[in-house]
Amino acid sequence: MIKTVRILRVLADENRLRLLLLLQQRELFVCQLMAVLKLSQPLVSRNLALLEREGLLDSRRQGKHVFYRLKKNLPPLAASLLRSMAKEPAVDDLFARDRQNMELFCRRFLRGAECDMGAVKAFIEYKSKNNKEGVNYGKIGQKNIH
Amino acid sequence: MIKTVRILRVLADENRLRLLLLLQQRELFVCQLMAVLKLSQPLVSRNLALLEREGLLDSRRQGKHVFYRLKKNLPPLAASLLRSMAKEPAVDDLFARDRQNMELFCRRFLRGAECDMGAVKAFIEYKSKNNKEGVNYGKIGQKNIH
DNA sequence: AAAACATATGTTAATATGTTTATATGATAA
DNA sequence: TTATCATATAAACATATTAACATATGTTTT
Repeated sequence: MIKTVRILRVLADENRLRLLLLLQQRELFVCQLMAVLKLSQPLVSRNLALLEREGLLDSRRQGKHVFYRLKKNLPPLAASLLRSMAKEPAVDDLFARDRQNMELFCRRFLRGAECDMGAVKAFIEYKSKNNKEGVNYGKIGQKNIH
Repeated sequence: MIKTVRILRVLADENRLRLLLLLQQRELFVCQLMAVLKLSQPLVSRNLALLEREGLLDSRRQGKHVFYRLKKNLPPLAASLLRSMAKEPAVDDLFARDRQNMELFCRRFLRGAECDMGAVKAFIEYKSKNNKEGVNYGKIGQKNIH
C-alpha cells in the first residue's frame, strides 16, 4: 500500500508527468527531454531517476546517451492512471504541445543525427524567439494545495 | 491540467486516501473517522477540507455533526483512480481493516446513537488494549520518495 | 591518456506539506 | 444565556520536496 502512495506521489508533479507522457510515445534520451521541456539537465535526470526508482521507467545506456522508456510491466495503478490521464482534455491539450515540440525538435533540429547539446540550445533559442504570443513554454506555475 | 496535478497531489497522502476509501462506502461524520483512523480532530477536519476543496467530497451539516461523502460528480480522474485503487490487493488489504473497524465502531460503540467524543475515546482505548498482536493500527510510516 | 561530451549525483537554499497546539465557530442543551 | 459539544481554522513548528549550482561518473574521440 505504501507503494501505492509512493506511485501517486511520484506522479503528482507536473515535470514528471510531462516526462512520462512524452515517454509514453516512445523511447527518448535525456537531452531530447531537456530541449522539449526546457528543463535543466540535472532536473530532467533527477526526475527520470525518481520515476525509474518507482518502477515506471526503464533506462539503457547506448554510448554517451541514456535512453529512457516506459516500463513494460507498469504497476497496474500507474498504467490505469496514465490511461485515464490521456482522456483528460486539459492534460491532452497541454501535453499535445510537448508532443508537437518533440516532433519539431527531432525533425528540424536532429534530422536523424544524434542528440547533442548544441541542438538543445539551438532549439530553446529558436523557441524563445518564435514564442512571443504568450504560449507558456517554460515552467508552469503550481499552486499549493493549501 | 494544473487541476489534474492538484487532484493527484491531494490523493497522494495516506491519511486522505484512507478517509476517501471509507467515505466511498457511505456518508460519515467527522468523529467516526477520527475514531476509526485514530487521527486527531483537526487533522481529520483539515484533510477532509482539502479533499472537499479539490472537488472530491461534499459536506452537509446536521445539528452538531458534519457529514462528508464522496461527491456525486467526481472528477473523472479521481473516479477512475479510486476504482483502480480498489483493485490493488495491497490497498484492499490495508483498508479492509479500516472498513471492518468502522463496522465495529458503529455496531458496538454507537449502536444507532449519535457519535460523540466519549465513544471515540472508548473505541480508541478498546482498540489499543485488544491490539497487542502487532496490528499496525496507528499511523503507518511513509518513506520519502528520495 | 587527455579532452570533450552526455548524464548522474551531492549539497544547499527556497518553498511546500503535514502535524500539533491553541483558539474560534456554530449548534444544541441546560 | 451560558455551558457544552462537534467541527473548523489559525499559528507555529518540524519535515519533505523542489530546483540550482557545482562536481562527479562513464563514454567516446582525439
